[in-house]
Amino acid sequence: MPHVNSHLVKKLNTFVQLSERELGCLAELQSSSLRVKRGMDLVYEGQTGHMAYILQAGWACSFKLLPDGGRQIIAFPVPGDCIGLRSVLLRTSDHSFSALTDVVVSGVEASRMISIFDEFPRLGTAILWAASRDEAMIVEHLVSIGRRTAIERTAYFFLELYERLRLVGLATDKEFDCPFNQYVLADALGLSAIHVNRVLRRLRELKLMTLKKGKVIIYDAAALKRLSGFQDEQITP
Amino acid sequence: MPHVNSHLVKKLNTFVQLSERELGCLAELQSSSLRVKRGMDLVYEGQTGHMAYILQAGWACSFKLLPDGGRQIIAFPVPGDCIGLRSVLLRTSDHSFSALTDVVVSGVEASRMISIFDEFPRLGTAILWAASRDEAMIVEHLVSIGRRTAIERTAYFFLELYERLRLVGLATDKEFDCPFNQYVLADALGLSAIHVNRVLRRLRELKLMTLKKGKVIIYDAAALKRLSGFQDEQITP
DNA sequence: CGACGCTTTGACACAACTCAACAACCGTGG
DNA sequence: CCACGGTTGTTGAGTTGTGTCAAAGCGTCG
Repeated sequence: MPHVNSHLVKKLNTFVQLSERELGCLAELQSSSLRVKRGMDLVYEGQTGHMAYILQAGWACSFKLLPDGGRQIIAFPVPGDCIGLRSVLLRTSDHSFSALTDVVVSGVEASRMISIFDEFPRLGTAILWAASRDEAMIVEHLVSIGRRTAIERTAYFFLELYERLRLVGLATDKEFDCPFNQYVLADALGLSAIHVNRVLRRLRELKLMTLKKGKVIIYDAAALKRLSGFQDEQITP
Repeated sequence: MPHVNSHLVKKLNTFVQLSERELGCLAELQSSSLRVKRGMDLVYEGQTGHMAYILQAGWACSFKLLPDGGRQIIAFPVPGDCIGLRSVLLRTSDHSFSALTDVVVSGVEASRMISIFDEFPRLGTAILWAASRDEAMIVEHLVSIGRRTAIERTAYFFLELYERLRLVGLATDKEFDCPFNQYVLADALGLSAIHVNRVLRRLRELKLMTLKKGKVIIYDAAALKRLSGFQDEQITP
């Protein structure tokens, strides 16, 4: 992959115009590449190895496990997103990351990550901006689970994913790949897998969207937005 | 208030030993003080005034409103916590802050906030560390709402508050102030106010804890932890 | 072909919500 | 001082959304 055009560069460039030197730094950060097989954990809760990763390709999720064996998925990073940034400062990871498909990541030493804030303050700010966006998405997820019904929350979830993927050019007009099974969706949406199935059937019957064989097709984005209370946000860089 | 001993200083000092100059900077940040009446909004969603606040005294909450009038409370900052830090970078606030009691805050210009990362990198890192902790709490809140029952989640909520307040010296052995009514708790826990009432009754009947007249009394912390799956975290600075 | 992972469906149980009413507790003003 | 309205807390009855259990259908892959 030509890393000067990586997803990460594309993302950060929307925040500040990056200089040659800053681009060089990003290229260096992404110089290593590590393959992770589907189902493997990149980071596990409580781990203290001081490493962050940049997702280059594939699908992953961050989650926490409960004592009773339950799982809550926090977020699904897309290519260009940072994984485990928070644990760089907390020193011990507070949640786990797992690869949902085969995945390619670039590892970044925690110390290197911190030194960037000294060496390339503008780049550091851009990274913080991206982290702030990620946090805002987690907050929105919290709102969904706390105050939206199963169908609203599901519709909202897919709309958000749709927007995110379009921004990095991974969704066409009405369609995108989404290799999540209903158990994964359930753990993300705070529902049971069986109820996810019922909700998806409902959305299909209403002719709003379908999820089939790892592909989402949006039939009626406007109606989905009405249903879920989704509003296009003004992303002001 | 002697700001060299502010809650903020106490908190950040647990992460790095602060120098004289850094303490001076924190004192400067907290030099202004603004009173906000109970029920007033400090920040509202969509606002673009580039200001962050440091909570000095009183209780507040951050929340998002839904189109249907519902509300989801994200977090309850305690004295020493930053308010609206994220909106400094996103430029437009993605959620609102409201004062639950009369409140005292110190305002910090966004530009000043950003300049700290240049001038006092260690202090900047400490602030990021605190922000990471806040984010970890939001994640835990998400897990609670997504995967814990009403009573587990309520127990967890009060245990976490208990720990946080003890860290800044605002809780005695078994007791602490908590001026939340059941509507506020409901919006935080993703429940209806009536159900909160029933859950609190249950916790009272089980002789685990009570909430009465703005005061929480913990009768059996161990049993609460067992019930909610709460585990004392190793906060490794 | 069988085994496995995933989806789909139905019947039933239960957690949490809604509505409605009432009780307790304020602070305020007559 | 008491009467008052407003806010908050409490309780019951009935409804609904979502979870649980069980079983069958489908594809894919070895």
